[in-house]
Amino acid sequence: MQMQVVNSLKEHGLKVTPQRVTILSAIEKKGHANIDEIYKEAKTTNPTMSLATVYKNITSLIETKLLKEVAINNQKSKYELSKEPHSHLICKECGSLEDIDSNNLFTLNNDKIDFDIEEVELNIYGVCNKCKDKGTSKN
Amino acid sequence: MQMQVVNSLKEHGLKVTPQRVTILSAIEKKGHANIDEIYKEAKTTNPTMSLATVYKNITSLIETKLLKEVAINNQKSKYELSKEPHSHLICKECGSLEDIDSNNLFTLNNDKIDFDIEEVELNIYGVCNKCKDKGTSKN
DNA sequence: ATATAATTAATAAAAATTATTATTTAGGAG
DNA sequence: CTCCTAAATAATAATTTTTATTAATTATAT
Repeated sequence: MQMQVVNSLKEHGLKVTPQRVTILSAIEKKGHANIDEIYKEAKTTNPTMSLATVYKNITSLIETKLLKEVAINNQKSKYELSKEPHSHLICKECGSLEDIDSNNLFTLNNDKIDFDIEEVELNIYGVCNKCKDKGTSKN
Repeated sequence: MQMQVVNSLKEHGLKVTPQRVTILSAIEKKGHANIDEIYKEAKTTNPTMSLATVYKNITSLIETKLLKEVAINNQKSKYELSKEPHSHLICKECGSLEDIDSNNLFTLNNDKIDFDIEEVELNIYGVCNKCKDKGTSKN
């Protein structure tokens, strides 16, 4: 079994169920996925998995900070494993989402802000290279 | 009638219906609002307005760039009038969303990115002052 | 090995969104 | 100003998405 994932669950005080391991493995495999994609992927490993179980676990995995939601304009939210802070490139054509290192990408001047900052999220929307190439070749 | 809003609709090639004027005025008044808030606010002006009309118009107003969606973690999307680029402060406690000028807030180094950028969205999550004060005074 | 609280599958219920359709209306042509 | 037409609307049905319920199962601490 995915020892990485198992330990992660234990560390966060969650019971290690096959469903949770499957869900986390599915997300890890895909990088980012919405509920339906997670459910579909998880079913290949665990065919009896219920969609309600996916919903419930996504919620508790987010509460325990094991997962992060990525809300996206014009799409259903995607979910990713918690990892180093990073930014997102989101394609408006195909909906793909790609991580990009935040270092050297932007600098925040938060001195003046009177607000308890917990998270900073930078999302860049545009057209990915695949879709750009398709466009120019008139596909 | 809101001449501002009427002209805006005309400029974007949309028919000027009372429903659209009402919806845009509602959003303008609230600053940011989700579907239900828009519907509720709009009904005070136009009690026969249908929820389906709100949905349909939000879609076409976004397509014509008159509105912008703001997808938010753990909340339904909010909508705002298109305006100068800016960032958002989002309170995890009360869900409030506040605009903040992007100038002097962050600088983006997009030289290295191989991606057709159309929009850059910076969302800051945390605790707003109201909620912070409540917290310290143990309410 | 056992007890127990948590988790799960199955399903129902609720909430959110989209589609359908008959009627009304905005805006252009005459 | 009146008429025409395509677009928009209200009402509602249908669909999709999410949450709640419940009986059975299971992970883990003892």
